[in-house]
Amino acid sequence: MRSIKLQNRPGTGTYIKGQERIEQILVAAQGILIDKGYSGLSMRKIATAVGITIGNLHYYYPSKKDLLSDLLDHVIEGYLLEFNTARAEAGSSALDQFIAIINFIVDDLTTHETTNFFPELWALANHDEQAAERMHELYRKARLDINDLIAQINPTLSHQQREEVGLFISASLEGLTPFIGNGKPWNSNVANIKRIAIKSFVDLVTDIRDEDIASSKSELIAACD
Amino acid sequence: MRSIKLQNRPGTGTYIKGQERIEQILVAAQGILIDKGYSGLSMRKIATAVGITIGNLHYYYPSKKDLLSDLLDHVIEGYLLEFNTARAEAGSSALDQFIAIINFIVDDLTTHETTNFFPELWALANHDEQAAERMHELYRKARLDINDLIAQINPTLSHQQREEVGLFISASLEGLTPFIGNGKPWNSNVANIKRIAIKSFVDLVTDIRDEDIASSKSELIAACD
DNA sequence: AATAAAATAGTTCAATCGTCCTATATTTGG
DNA sequence: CCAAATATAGGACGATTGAACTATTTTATT
Repeated sequence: MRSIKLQNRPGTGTYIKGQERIEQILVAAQGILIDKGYSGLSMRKIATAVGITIGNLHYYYPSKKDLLSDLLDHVIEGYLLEFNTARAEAGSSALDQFIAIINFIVDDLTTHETTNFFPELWALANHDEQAAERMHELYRKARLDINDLIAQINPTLSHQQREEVGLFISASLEGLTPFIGNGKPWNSNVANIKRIAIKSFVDLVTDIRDEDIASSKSELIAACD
Repeated sequence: MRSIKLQNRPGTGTYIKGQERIEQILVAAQGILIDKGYSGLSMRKIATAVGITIGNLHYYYPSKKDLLSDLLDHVIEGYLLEFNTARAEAGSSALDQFIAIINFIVDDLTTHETTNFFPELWALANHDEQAAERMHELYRKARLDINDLIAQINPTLSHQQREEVGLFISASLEGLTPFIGNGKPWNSNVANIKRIAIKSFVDLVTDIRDEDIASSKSELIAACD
């Protein structure tokens, strides 16, 4: 059972009933956000989904902004928990763990929840500074493991280069969501595309050298702009 | 000047004034969608931005759904036009053209408009079937060039494998948007990440063989799940 | 059991939403 | 230039929104 860290109105959620109600509210809100999008997420719909009145919902979350803040924390915390579990269950060698993480991410983004939640988060991050911070904090934490494994697989990379490679891999995987995600046109090709991703990223991390990114060659490639 | 293909109320847009007005409406709607997101896009805001009344806006677009449909067509058509222009200006060899396309896409997604529009489109596609169709139609057309170049660079790939590699590359590039896009934390690293992308994708297309994706090896990798 | 805190219900408010209708002004083609 | 088509303005409709307020019920603690 996950502990709930609250940012809502002080005093609420102290009774057991209140804690459960907050959990219900956040779960319901997540469901509506996933199914209807942020434009379809209203306080009334959340209250109705939970089976409480608007007055009661407003007692826990005085404003929609407060609710969204807690909702993002709630969902993101869940993903980080999942991610750490998957990391613990990975193989022994760094390469095996690296492949295991790719497998986990791809499998996860084909889930109905992930396929629908993250595009909402990306869009939200463009118009809500708080959402943007939460999103980038999530990905920063998720990249920690990836960057660590990259360092083990290829120790020649500098800190910055490793971070940039890690970001590229993480972002590339996320980009698959609108295409191979749940209900998407390429969902049936997910097994093949996963193999392509693994081969591509393993080769990248294994083979890449400083010269591939460093400024020495950069002028050559920059000429292509 | 781009010709406007209308799906709005029949009879409207026949006068010059009407055509210009429709263009104004779509431009204004795109701007609001980019700045405020779909939840902040309303008929009144569009009318106000254009400087007309709601009644007049409703004369051109009887429903918000109609307007969104035309808006998506308008924006997507613009991107396809840009894409074809960039393709025409590319180098001679298949590899040069391939790199040029990657350069173009990365440069484009760091634009304020693209960084903000596409996440909205991805989210919209999860809740609006029509938006989903338009989105996938856009990407399908955008992948035509990529797939063609992949076939030239690596003729050993089967049709399906080529399509899957093309999708992987295209989706991976799109995934960079929320991270290296306009105003994003990694926007200053876009030059380095572009080099990583080019090296990664060039190596992938050049080196990948049937055995890397085919079912023979699939059982081995599938064991990692 | 009493009491203070927490939880819930129910209502109201102003603002905004998409949509619709009618009257007037403008533009274009014959 | 005139008539028909098109464009525009302005208002009104019901529905929904986030938010606020008060009264009542439930819970936990002493």
